[in-house]
Amino acid sequence: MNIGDVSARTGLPAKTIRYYEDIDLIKPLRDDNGYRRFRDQDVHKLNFLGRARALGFTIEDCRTLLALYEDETRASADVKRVARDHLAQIEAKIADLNAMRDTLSHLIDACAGDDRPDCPILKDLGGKG
Amino acid sequence: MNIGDVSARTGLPAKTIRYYEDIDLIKPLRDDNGYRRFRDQDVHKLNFLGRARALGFTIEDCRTLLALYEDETRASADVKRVARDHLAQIEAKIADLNAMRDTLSHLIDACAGDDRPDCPILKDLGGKG
DNA sequence: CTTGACCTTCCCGTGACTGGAACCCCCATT
DNA sequence: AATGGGGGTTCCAGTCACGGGAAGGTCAAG
Repeated sequence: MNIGDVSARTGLPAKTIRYYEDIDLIKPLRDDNGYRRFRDQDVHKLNFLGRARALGFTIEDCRTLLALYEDETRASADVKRVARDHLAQIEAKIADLNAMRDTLSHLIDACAGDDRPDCPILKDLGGKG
Repeated sequence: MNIGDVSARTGLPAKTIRYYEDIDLIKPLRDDNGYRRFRDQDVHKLNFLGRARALGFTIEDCRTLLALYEDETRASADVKRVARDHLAQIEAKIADLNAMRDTLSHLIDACAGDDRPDCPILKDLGGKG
């Protein structure tokens, strides 16, 4: 399979697939003409990576998870730790964003949004002054 | 005031302040020795920027907001539109993160987290296979 | 006169790609 | 044989909002 087929199958852009090879996440073979030749295992890994990335894992997490995936003697505790750490990051980010949303939506509610210059949003950003 | 004092007052790293000058958000004066000299208005702008950035506005949004802030004839509708667009982005991001969190926490709950290799997290990432 | 805390500019690195240029390969049609 | 089009390849630059660190100028204190 060439990169275009793999891209269609995995939903990953060809650019991304090349990038993943570049950083040694996958190691497709090469045809004589220099084209990458992907085996089923490569496609499988790419699907794995796509799902992990969709869950927000960093590339380095993905590398770790992929190694665990391929290691038949892994301990599920190691996987769980990676996932829990990541979950904590996500929850922290959600908390930050919720705080922003609350502040912002209050300000927006307070703003008339008409053609007059008076604006509580700018007032707040300017330091109530 | 030199950059160190301004940094202490605004809570912004000196690097950030220099960067903001670089991209023309602020225009401090210069002393004969080449040191930046900050006026009260510069500090005020930096505080504005710090608060806007803390609410997650992009630098370009900040540029827009600052221009509106300085324009006495602005319409509050323009400010409100910027804020509402940004709020929408935040809410989209929150929705994404919530979905990730839900999926992840289910997987984590299902994972024994012991020394055995069997792991629903990897099973899911690998495509249930 | 030296120390040490400031300040300056400049360049590289971050994460995870994306866009684009310049070029090669292969098949089909004119 | 030439051409066209749709693959593929590499490499370089850009994204966003800075942060790290080098190399060097400036200034007040001891």
